[in-house]
Amino acid sequence: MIELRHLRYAVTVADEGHITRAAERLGIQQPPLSQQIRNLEDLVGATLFQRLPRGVTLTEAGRTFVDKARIILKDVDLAVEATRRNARGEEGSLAIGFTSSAAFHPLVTTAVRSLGEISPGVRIKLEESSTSDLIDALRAQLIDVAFVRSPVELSKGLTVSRILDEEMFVALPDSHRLVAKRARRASPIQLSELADESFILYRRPSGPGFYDAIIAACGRAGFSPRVKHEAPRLMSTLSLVAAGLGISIIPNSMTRLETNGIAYLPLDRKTQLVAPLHLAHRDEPSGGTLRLFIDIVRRSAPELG
Amino acid sequence: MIELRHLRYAVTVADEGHITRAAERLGIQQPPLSQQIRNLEDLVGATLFQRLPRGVTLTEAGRTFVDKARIILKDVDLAVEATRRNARGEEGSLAIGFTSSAAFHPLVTTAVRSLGEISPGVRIKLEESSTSDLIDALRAQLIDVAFVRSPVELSKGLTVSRILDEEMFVALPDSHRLVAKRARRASPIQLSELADESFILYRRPSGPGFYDAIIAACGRAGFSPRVKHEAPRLMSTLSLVAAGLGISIIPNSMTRLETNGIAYLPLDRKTQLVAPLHLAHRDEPSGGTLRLFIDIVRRSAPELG
DNA sequence: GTAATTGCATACTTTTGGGATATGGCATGA
DNA sequence: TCATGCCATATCCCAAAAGTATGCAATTAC
Repeated sequence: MIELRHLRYAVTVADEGHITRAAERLGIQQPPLSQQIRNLEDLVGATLFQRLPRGVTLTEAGRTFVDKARIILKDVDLAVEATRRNARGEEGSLAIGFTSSAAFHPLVTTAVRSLGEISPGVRIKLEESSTSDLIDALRAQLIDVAFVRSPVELSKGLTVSRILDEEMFVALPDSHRLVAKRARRASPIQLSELADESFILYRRPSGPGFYDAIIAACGRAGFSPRVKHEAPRLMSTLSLVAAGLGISIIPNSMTRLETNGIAYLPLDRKTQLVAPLHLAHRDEPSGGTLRLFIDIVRRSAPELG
Repeated sequence: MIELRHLRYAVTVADEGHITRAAERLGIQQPPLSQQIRNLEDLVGATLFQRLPRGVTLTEAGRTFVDKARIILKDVDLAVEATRRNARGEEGSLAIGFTSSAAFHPLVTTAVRSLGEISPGVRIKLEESSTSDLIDALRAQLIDVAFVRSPVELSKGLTVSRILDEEMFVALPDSHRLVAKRARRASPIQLSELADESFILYRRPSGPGFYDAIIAACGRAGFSPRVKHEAPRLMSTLSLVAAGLGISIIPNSMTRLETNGIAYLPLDRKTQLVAPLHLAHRDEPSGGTLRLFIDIVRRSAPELG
C-alpha cells in the first residue's frame, strides 16, 4: 500500500536529483531510501526515476507522479491544520438558542458578538423559542447550546448551569400614582404596594417561566395578585401596560426597551424574585466551538450580571 | 508521522460508525484499529471520534478531518492512475523533429496522426530543421525523436534506425524532351540520360544530405553533373525546375506536391540512389509516449515504404 | 433486578517491514 | 590504471503494526 512516506521520499529525491543527499534531508540512510523508491515504483507500476552514474532524474511518468504527490502532501498539512482550528473552536458552526426574555440580556448579545470576533471562521445560527422547545431542540441536536430562564426538569443528558440572576423591575403606566410617588423618595417598590393593582403577566402555554415565580413571590408578600390580563407574547405585555390596563413585572434587561408611556421602577430585593439566566447544553464532550463559547459566557457574566 | 493508512482507517470508521465492523472491512482486528485511531488523534492533536456505548460518532473536528481525508485518498488513486497512463504513453508530451525532405513522407504524417488518435492525452510538438540541428536538439533534449534522411556520424548516445528507403524521381520541366520521349516508352530514366542536363540541387549549409549522394551516384554512372543552381530551400528547387532552369532529383514523397509545369519521372533503381528515412532518439530508457510512437512508426513503415 | 450481550480499551505477544550497516558494481574523473 | 561517486544488493536488528486474551461499562433481554 502506498503511504505518505513514499510520497515524501519521492518528492525529496526529485528535488535533490540525488538519492544520497535526499536520504540526508530525510534523516535516513541511502540504501533504505533506494529500496523505498524501488518499492514505490513497484506499487505504482511505473518507473519514476532514471538512474544515472551521478544521481537520478525523473521520467515523464515520474514527473506526473511527483507533481501530484507534492499537492497531496500539502493537502494533508492543510487537513490537519483545519482539524486543529476546528478543535480549538476557530472554525465550525454553533447553533445558539434563547428564550424571548433572555434575548434582551446584554450577556447574550455580548457573548455572541465576542464569539464572532474571536473566531470569524465560525458560523453562528440563532434560534428563539420557549424553554421547553429549546430543550427539545438540544436533545434533537438541532441546537448546541441555549440560554433559558428557568432550570428545567428532566434535564437528563443535559448540563444546565446558572449563569446569573437578574433583578426584577415593575413596569407601570407613567401616569401611575406610584410613579409620581417615586419621584419624591428613592427606594425600591415593595411587592405589598402592588396588592391592589391589576397584573398583566406573560404566560407561555408550554412552560411556567416567570408566571408561577411571580405568583409565589406575591404569596410570600401576603396577597394573591389580580392577574387581569395574560399576554401570549412578551412584547404584548408591555403594550398592555402602556395602554394603562395594568402593571407587570419584568427582568432588568427588558427595561432597555424604549417604550412610550411606561416607567420602570426597581422591585425590592427582599421579594426574593429574580430572573435567573441558565446555559444549557448536552452532557457529551463538547466540540471546540462550544467549549470556547461557554468560556466566553462564563468570563462575561460577572461584569454583565 | 501521519500515513495514508491512518486516513483509510479514519474514513472507514466514520463510514461504519463502529470500530469492530470497520476493522472487518479493513481486514484487521478491532484492538489494533482502536489503537491506530487513538494514535491518529494524538498526531492530529484533536479528538476525531466520540466513543459511545454502542459505536462511535464523529466530532465536528473529526468530520472536518474525514471529509478532507476522503478527498486526499481519492487524489492518491488519481495520481497513480495518471502516472500509469503516462507510463503507458496515454498522456504526456512528445517533441518530434523532421528534416524538410522527410516532412512530405506519408509515414511521418500518418505516424503523427496515429499517435494523436491512439493517445488523445498526448501533446505533440513538431519541429522542422536540418539533420544536424535535429541531432543537436536531441542531445539538448529539446526534442525526443527525429526523422532524418542520412545516418548521422558521431551518433554516440543516440539510436538511429533505418525505417525505409524511398525511391528517387527526376523532376523536369514538363516541356522537356525526356518527358515527351517518356510518353512513348514506359521505363525508368537512366542517370546517364541526364549527363547533359543542368542540375538544380538543394544543399543545406549545415549538412550533406542528398547532395553528395547524388554526386556520387552520377559518378558511378560515368559523368559529373553540371550543378548549375543550388537552392537554399527544398521548395525553391522545384520552383527553379518549373521555371525551366534545369532538372532535379527528389525522393518519391515529394512528387505528391501539385506543382504546375513539372513532370516527375521515376529514376532507374540501378542507380542505387535512394532516399533513406531514419528515426533517431536518445539511447536512454524511453518514456511510454516515445516507446508507443516508435512502435507506431515501425508498424506503419512496411505499408508506407 | 439480574444475566447476557455488545463494543471499545488495555495488556501482552508475535509478526512484519523500515531502517542500519556492510559491501558490490558500474560509470566517471584524475 | 586507480580513485571517487553513487545507486543497488545482502543481511541483520528493532520498532511498530497487528494478533490474541481479557477487562470494563453501557445496553438489552429475560
